[in-house]
Amino acid sequence: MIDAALLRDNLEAVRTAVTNRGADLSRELDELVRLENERRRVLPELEGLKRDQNAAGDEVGKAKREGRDTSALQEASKARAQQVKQLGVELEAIEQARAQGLLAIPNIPHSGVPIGKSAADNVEVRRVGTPKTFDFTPQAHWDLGPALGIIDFERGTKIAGARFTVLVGAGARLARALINFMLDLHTRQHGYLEIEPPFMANSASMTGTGNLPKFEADLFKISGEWDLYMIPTAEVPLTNMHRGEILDGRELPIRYTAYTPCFRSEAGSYGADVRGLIRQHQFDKVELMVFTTAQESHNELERLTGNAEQVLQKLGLPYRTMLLCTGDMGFASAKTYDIEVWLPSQGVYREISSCSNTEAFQARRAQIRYRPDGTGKPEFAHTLNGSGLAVGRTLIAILENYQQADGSVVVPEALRPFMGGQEVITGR
RNA sequence: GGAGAGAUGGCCGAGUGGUCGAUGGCGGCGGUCUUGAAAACCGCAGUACCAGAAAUGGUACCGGGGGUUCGAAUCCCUCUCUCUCCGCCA
Repeated sequence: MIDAALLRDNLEAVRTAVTNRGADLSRELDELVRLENERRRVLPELEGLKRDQNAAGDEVGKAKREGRDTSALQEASKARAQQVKQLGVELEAIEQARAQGLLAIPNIPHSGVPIGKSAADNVEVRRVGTPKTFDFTPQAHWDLGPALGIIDFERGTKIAGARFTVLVGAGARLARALINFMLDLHTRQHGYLEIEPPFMANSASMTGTGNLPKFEADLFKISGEWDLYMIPTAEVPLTNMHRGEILDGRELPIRYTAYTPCFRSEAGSYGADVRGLIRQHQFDKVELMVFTTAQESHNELERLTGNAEQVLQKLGLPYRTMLLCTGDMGFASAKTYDIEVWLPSQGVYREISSCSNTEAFQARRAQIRYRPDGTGKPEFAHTLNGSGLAVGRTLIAILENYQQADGSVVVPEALRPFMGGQEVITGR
């Protein structure tokens, strides 16, 4: 949620930001400004009435104690009580519309973010590792995996439906090894605290991160009398760890990491991008999450992105890091780096991590604050999140980058301790 | 799933219709005393919104929502959560 004061004091900045994102919300913004003015007309009037009402109530109390007759006083108050009630209803309607309107406005992009319309306008900030050249035609993971008997697409579909997959044998173990490898790296070397959160979250949590109300269609909702959704990312439970809390500024930054499965319905997506393990309804991810101060948050974004990149470096996978333009960023983000891993079968870099600084956007929605130095006025925290990394896509990248002419796959050295020393994955 | 008991400020815990935003204790901050510390004593301390340049003033908040009343932490309804016992289960 953006700061309502910004709407009042610098409407044009908000308009520009929204336009740069490629969204047309001018009507919504006009309506919000109107509601804001309405609110500030009605609120003082109502508060004045309540003040009189409180004074009158005290008067009655005093009169009663002195044994005087109070019926005249009470008659007058009765009429005003009606007025208060009516005006209260009016204000309630205004505030509700205002709150809803605010929730629909995306975050303001950071000044360092390039203005652009689509992924084509993203800026490459660095490229690490050299794509390996093969003396044979590298296969895609959707051919390699089934041939090795470690990915079973058909049975995933039988059990659950399209875009569900079964990992088998070394495939399942590889996923587990990757999870352990990533968690160990982030907890032991990068200073994150490991968390195992619920894999479902309620609507208050989903609203806090910005998944609700706007993106309900992307979520799996539990049916029946449950206010529960499957989490689309560990960002949801991790951010909501401190929802409604006032943190001690001296304890910042707080850094969490968690492995969770992620569930996304993504009703809208289709096409060549979704083949194989690339886009699934359920996938594993190790997430990185930071709570910090406004002063430090952009430094933390660089750090967090670097932590995610470390995974690829240690696995020896070539990648590039992209700074997303205004038109390609997520709703809640002020600045985002995407990390893209090299996939030789397609000859492209493919997103494997997204690292975002949402600044105070989520904190404002979720009421996450801190007192600098432990005392004084609470300020909104800044929250950051990033994948460190998406496990399924990392598994794909390993299969494709480490494949050999005979269809076997070499296990990256860093992963072997997590694979019981196994060096090569061969067919059964 | 069944029965019962609860939910009050950072924490503990009073308060059952009228100066209660809320007694008291602990913890926190500032001070007195002390060479320093402790103890003791004194004082200050919640959050949000509105008006204001500010000082300050106002309104709301005693788990959430609704109701009764001139007036609700206190009475009524409802929801959520916690605890105890039973049942069921990993």
